[in-house]
Amino acid sequence: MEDRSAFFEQVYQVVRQIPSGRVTSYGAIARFLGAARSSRMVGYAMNNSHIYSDVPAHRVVNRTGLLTGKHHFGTPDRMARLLEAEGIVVIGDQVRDFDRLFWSPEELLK
DNA sequence: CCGTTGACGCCAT
DNA sequence: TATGGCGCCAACG
Repeated sequence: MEDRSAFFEQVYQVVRQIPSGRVTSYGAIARFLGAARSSRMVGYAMNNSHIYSDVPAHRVVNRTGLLTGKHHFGTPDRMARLLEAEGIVVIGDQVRDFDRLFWSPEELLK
């Protein structure tokens, strides 16, 4: 893979490991990859994630548990429905019990 | 070539 | 506690 897209590939690699029913944040992924100040790039990577069928982009939300990427799933409520299908409760674009459902990429090191 | 624009997050106020 | 400003950096027109 090209060096240019290496970062994106690493992002997809992490996202693929997020367990069903759990969520993580753009910033957590950025920090895990050693690019703590490039959380926006993680979001940008997600924008291209549609080319892969095995990257659960809906499990990535912002650091407060808000579904900031909901407008990139075709219909406005698609992201929330995908999450609810995994047992996650979404109220007003906000993941309930976000702290409890949060999955840290650090888990990959275990 | 350069200004704008984000699926974000930290910090100052 | 709530809001706004700004750094980040690739993509777009």
